[in-house]
Amino acid sequence: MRGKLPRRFYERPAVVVARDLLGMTLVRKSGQELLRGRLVEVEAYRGETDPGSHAYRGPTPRTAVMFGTPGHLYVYFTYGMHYCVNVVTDETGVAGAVLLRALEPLLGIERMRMRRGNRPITELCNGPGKLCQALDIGREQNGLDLQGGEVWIEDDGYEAVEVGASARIGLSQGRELPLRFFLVGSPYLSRRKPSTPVNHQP
DNA sequence: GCTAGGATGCTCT
DNA sequence: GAGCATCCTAGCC
Repeated sequence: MRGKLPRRFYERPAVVVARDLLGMTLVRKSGQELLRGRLVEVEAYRGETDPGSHAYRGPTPRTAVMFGTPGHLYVYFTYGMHYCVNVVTDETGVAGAVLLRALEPLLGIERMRMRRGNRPITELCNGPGKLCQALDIGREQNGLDLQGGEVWIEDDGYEAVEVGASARIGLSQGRELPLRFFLVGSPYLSRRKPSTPVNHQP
């Protein structure tokens, strides 16, 4: 399954989609600008059954897209200054999502650096807020369809060698669940040493 | 290398 | 009014 991921890729439980997204390429097109980065760290959020999810207490105006059609972006604003981007998963009406936490920059690195303040390549996209800043993703991209031509995700044939799992980061609820997934050994992670590693898979 | 603290405004109670 | 799926800097090893 090469090329742009089809809608059915996202029509599965968030945990499954999260794992499968590792190693895929996120593409951002804005005018003449084309940016690419490999997904090296994600977190699954299981909606109404997950105390760590924004959707835990049912739909609100803010979380409406999470309950909508899979394969769209859920972008939210937090801490008064940062955006975070998720892809919507599960079937329509079920609020699964996968938070994109870190990328390995592949293309458009100088553009990312301009937005991120001339930092080393490992610090351009190593966190959910940084990734959004580097790729210029914000409010306007909330609800965007990943089947369109502005933001999408591709399978370029890269094989994830070793996937690690750990507790999610930054939560006060639902911390015990091992729903953060990452490429072991990648220098582009938001945390080099996961606080509580849970398992590994070849 | 590390930790502590502050920035800043939206969302829901 | 409280809390927040974060980031950066200063200060100190």
